[in-house]
Amino acid sequence: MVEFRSLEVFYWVASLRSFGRAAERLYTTQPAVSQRIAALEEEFGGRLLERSGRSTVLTPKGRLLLEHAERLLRLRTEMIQAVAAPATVSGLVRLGVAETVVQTWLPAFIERVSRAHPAVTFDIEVDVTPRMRTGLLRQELDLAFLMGPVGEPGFVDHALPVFPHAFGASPALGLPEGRITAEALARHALVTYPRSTVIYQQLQQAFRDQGVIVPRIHVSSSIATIIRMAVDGIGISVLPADVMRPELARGELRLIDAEMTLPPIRFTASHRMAPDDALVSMLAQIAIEVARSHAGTDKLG
Amino acid sequence: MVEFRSLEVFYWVASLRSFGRAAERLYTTQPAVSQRIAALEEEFGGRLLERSGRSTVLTPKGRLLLEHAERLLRLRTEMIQAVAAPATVSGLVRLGVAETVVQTWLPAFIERVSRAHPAVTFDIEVDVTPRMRTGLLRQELDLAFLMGPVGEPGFVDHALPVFPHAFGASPALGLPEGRITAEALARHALVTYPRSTVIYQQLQQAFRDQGVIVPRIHVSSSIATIIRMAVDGIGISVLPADVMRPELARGELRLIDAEMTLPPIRFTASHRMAPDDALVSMLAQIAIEVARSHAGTDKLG
DNA sequence: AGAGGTTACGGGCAGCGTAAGGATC
DNA sequence: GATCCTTACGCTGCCCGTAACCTCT
Repeated sequence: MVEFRSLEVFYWVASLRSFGRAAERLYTTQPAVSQRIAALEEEFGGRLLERSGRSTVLTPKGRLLLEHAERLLRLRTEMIQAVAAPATVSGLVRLGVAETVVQTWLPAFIERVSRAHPAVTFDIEVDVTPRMRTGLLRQELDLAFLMGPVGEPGFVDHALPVFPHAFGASPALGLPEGRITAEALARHALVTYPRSTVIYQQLQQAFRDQGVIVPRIHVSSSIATIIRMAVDGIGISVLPADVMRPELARGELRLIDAEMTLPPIRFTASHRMAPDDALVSMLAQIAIEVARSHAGTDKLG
Repeated sequence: MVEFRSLEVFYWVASLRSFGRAAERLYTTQPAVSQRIAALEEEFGGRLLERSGRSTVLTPKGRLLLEHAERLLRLRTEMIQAVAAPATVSGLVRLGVAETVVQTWLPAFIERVSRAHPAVTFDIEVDVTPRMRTGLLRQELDLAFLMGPVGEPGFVDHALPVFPHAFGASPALGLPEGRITAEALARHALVTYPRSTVIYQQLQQAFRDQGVIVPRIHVSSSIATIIRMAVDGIGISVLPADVMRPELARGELRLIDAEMTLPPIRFTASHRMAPDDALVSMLAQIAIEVARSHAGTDKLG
């Protein structure tokens, strides 16, 4: 009698233009998808999708149905969000996270979600932005906190509060108080994120812009390692101040008032636009709130 | 995962304030209804209905859900109407019909529905208006073509074209040509609908209003019998002209140009307001069209 | 005690997954 | 011949109906 499940299957087949990919997305098999579409076509008395060899494309009737299906799925999601007790919200979310986020507000995020929605579980991958982007596109990730928008049709990017960059140096380096010029900075090695990141690029560019020879730059995908290297005096860390908090507090690092500034790091919470998934957009919303309150209250003292 | 069926069950329990009556309405059993409501309450993590002895009443969460459920069910109905091929529309409709309708446009209605929606079947009861009204209220009828609006909350009344009354007399009565006064009319017996109908009442009233003694009035619930009596010269039939067509055409009856006029008969197509039932409101729409075109084209020649 | 809802339990069937079978490039 | 979808088929699990039980008035 036309159930939600069928509309959901139809929606994904229409969106992904493929029975097989829809099956993957829905964690089911191609025959199951075939069967549901066949049943829908029986129900509505006509073809909804034209399967001509390679491409699967909507018929006029299919386009008409898609409009209705999207609306119904969206309203069901709204209904669940409106009526369901938070504790009953459940699901496994495959989450991709940049390490900066891991080191800042991710614990607060996980904690808040676990408290509000105990039935939600996570499969967390810490990774670099390009790989997360691919993961989202391939539907191996449901949600990612990554740098910059994904900017693909069919995806939603929620801007998160920016992280300003800071330079952290061990007191052992003996840098003078007060504003430090680019030249003075460049006498030391720098330690920062991997070469594949925009931050690395921006850092190089900033020195070039100042007409200063670019210093040695060590990189690591592990923030803990970057910080450790800075503490050990191997170089000056270029990171959001937030992630250096404990070391700053303990006096193992101090912030440098550098002349040069770098653009802040912009993260987004990104996920596929899916009218049938209440959970992911809800989590994105929570992430925005958590990150915002982190940015607001968790300033350095 | 919250399916339409559950929302439908919930809607009817909420509307009828009873698990048992909802079960009846949905052609299922009370335990089945109980189970679905229990599952919904599990799903949404809280009570939706308060069962306190006699009365079943919505909780705040239940009221919230009801709004969403009604909207979703309505949109599903719209979707089915928009997308479904007419031939796939199916169902059994328990239809109550006034005899006047049987004698006029019901065949055209049935014919048109059968042609457009071959999978729809009817259970037709020809009956008088008060009994049909009760039938609708008791949910023993899904749709009725009866006199005057039902006028109950939760019901929809679609006005149908009016039937003007006419007086039909056998030529054997020897009534003069031209306008006939009430007195002249009252010299003959009249034959019309049963005493329980408003028509009978209006007929009596009309004579009283003219200050004329009320003639003998024969009544019958069978229009065929009324006509037969008029043809046989037993009296003058008081009926919509439409139902006397064949006899008028054959010259067995002729229309009297009577001085007195009677209010026309007003029919409505009435049914329960149900957001989950596309079929009945669709049929009501067809009835309006058929009746209208009957009134428009099927005039006497 | 009776009306109305819940709990218990057995059976039927829808819908899934596996596996084999077309069709189209 | 490779890629996609369909068809065939056995099986599981959901949901329904029957029946017994509980709980209010």
